[in-house]
Amino acid sequence: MPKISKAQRDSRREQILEAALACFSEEGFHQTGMADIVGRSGMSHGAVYLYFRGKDDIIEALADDRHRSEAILNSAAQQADDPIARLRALVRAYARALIDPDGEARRRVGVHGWAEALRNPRVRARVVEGIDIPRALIVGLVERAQGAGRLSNELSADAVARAFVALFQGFLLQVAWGEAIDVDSCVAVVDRMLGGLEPGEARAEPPE
Amino acid sequence: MPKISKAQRDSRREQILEAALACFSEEGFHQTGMADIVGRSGMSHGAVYLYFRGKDDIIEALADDRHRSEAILNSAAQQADDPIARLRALVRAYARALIDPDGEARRRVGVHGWAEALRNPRVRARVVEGIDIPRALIVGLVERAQGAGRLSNELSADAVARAFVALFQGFLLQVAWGEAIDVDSCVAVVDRMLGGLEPGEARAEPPE
Amino acid sequence: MPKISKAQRDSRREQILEAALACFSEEGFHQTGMADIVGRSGMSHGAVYLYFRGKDDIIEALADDRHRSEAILNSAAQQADDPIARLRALVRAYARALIDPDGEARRRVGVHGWAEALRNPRVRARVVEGIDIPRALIVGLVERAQGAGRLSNELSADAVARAFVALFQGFLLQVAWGEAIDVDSCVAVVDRMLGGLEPGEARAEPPE
Amino acid sequence: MPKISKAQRDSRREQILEAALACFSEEGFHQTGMADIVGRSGMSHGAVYLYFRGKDDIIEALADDRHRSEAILNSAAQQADDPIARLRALVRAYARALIDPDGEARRRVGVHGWAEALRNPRVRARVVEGIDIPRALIVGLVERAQGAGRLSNELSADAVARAFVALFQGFLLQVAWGEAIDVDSCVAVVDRMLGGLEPGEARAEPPE
DNA sequence: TATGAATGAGACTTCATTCAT
DNA sequence: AATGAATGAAGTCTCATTCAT
Repeated sequence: MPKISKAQRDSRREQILEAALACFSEEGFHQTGMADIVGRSGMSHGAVYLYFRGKDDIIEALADDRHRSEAILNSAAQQADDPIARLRALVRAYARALIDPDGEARRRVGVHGWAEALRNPRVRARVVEGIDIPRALIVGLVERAQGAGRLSNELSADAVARAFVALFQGFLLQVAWGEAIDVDSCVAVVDRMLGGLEPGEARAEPPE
Repeated sequence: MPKISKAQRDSRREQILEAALACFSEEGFHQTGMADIVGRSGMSHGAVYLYFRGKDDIIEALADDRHRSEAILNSAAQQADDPIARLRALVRAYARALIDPDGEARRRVGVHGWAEALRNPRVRARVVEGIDIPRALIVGLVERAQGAGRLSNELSADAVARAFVALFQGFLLQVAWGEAIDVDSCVAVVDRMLGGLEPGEARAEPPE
Repeated sequence: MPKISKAQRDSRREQILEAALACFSEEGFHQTGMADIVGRSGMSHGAVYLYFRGKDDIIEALADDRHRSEAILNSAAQQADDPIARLRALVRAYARALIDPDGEARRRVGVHGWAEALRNPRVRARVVEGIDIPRALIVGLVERAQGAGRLSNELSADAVARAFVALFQGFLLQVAWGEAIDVDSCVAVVDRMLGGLEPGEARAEPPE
Repeated sequence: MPKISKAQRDSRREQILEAALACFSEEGFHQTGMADIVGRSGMSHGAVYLYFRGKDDIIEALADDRHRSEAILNSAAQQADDPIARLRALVRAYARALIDPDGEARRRVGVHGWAEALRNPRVRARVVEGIDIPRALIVGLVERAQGAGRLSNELSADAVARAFVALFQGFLLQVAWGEAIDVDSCVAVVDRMLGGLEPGEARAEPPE
């Protein structure tokens, strides 16, 4: 029954999503009107509703960042089997994504998505899914590293993964705000932090 | 000439802000209506406008989180002059704030504020100010620690501070989402990460 | 029972009316808020309601321009019994009032009153009363002049009076708008026009 | 691309303007609510905003009375080249317009427009333009008549034009108020007044 | 499929008036 | 007599969505 091919349909959807991404990036989800998206997409009001159920549907589609997560993760995939090296590669992949000028709109929309995830369960599901991918990966790497005696067994693999995710999130936020960040210096810091997780006496004692 | 005292006035303002905090926490700034705030505050529609210029004014007032920043920082103040110990104390203070059940609404509104800061310059100024306070403090501590040979001189103090801020932000985000986080484990991880910043050979070499 | 003297009371009323006149002159009746009047009068909201029933009451008080009408008429009063001379004096009196800088606010409020008279019967009654005074006077003068053979008997005294009133009103409107009017030249024209009403062959035949 | 033709669009606009004219005529600009206009136009609330930017836009559209001015002027156009005859024809055309029952709402809105012109520059521009058309025409006729020795050279053409405009305005005001005016008698008076402007000794001396 | 005019609930804000003090 | 904080109805305008064409 479809009168246009799936390829055409996908192309139209993409056209709308691109327009929406630009709008949401500038004004957020709720300050962007459908009229803005319609105008920027070059389509008509009615047409948009042929490809999306409504505004919320578009928001959800853009909140789903698994593609980006996977792209970053893939760019960090390497033959090396060493879990620590994989972690370092992951840090570098995220750092590269952070400074990619083409990703600015996505980064900004990502932050809007974090807020939206607080109130919209469907958005939340998608956002969390996008984050669970790297987190699960990191948990696996950490556990392997611990098994190999390369990371302290005293640490919770989940907490380590969350700490790295937190670093990625916090840096992304700061970059999204346009703050002047020297990403290379930050990578160096994170590298050192990772080094601190290796087995052995903690060099400085935490306050009892 | 005022018919009510400053204390009464402040109390009314606080009453409105509390209502707004609860509403914004649940629905975000732009999905919360003035009617919601009015209803929850128990005041009349017009009365709110005696205390705030409009909805934006309320948003800005709540985006200004310097009080909270300062409260956390104060709770970490201690006689000890040791910069590393101060940093560890700071981490613990933020961790405590993170699990304070009374702070949930503020944390959630904080995340909404991050998104709003992307498009609203006035909100942005307030949000950034609230973050610059701890960041500047950390930069100072790091520089002192570096001067005392307690932290590697090869690291950028700004990058270290940003990394800690990123950790705080990322953990706050995850906690705001209600994720199951064992904060103590995370503190242990951060402690180790901090240890990794101490002088000496980085234990593991970063990939070429 | 009044706790303040009538003089004090009148002085307060006048204070309010002056403030209202200035406000109404600038923004019209309906774009002026009570807050504007209260602010300009230096009194409190509540106080204004001790002296006036409400905003409409103030509007009505200011729409009543009999005082001004009478002042102008008095300034044109003269012993001379000649009705034509009295008419000419009247024209001059209005012309003087037109260029009085102190009368600007009243002139502007007068125009607002014309519009308000279209919908507010109480305002209308007051505005019309203020105009009926000079009109009745002119009708009387015209009738006396006609009786004395000084003005054409073929003309309706009422129509002549209305024509003069129309001239005053139209010139007032143009002056209120701040148009560049040479009032002396206009007086000269009106003088000539008055001359045209004298008995005798109409110099030019109207188209049949 | 427009889904409705220009004619349809104009018809909708006209529909709104007609409703607004009726409302404004009864209650003035600022006492008429958009709901009144919407209700009377038979359209929906939102639809009105497809045709006008807002209430002010509607007010401005109705304040622009050049059409009416031109219609009156055209109805006074005649082959006769005689400037005095043209002036008399103009007077009659305005008189006819004054008693046209279909023009009542426009006359009333016209008076509201005079008041609004005092505070709203855009309205003012439109109102003044509508008046400048006949005034410029009259100035031209007067100058031609003076050149032909048909009107006294001692008179300012501008003042004469302003006097006639004032007469039209004042009579319009009185008619708008619903006063009992015998327009024919008034035309007779204005004819005589015009006669008084002809060259020759002013019949009566103005007071020294 | 595609269009864009139309809908109408609901958004934020103002303001004349009141009344406890 | 005087104050000014409080009220809440009413104001103008927006916007996600629909549906006749």
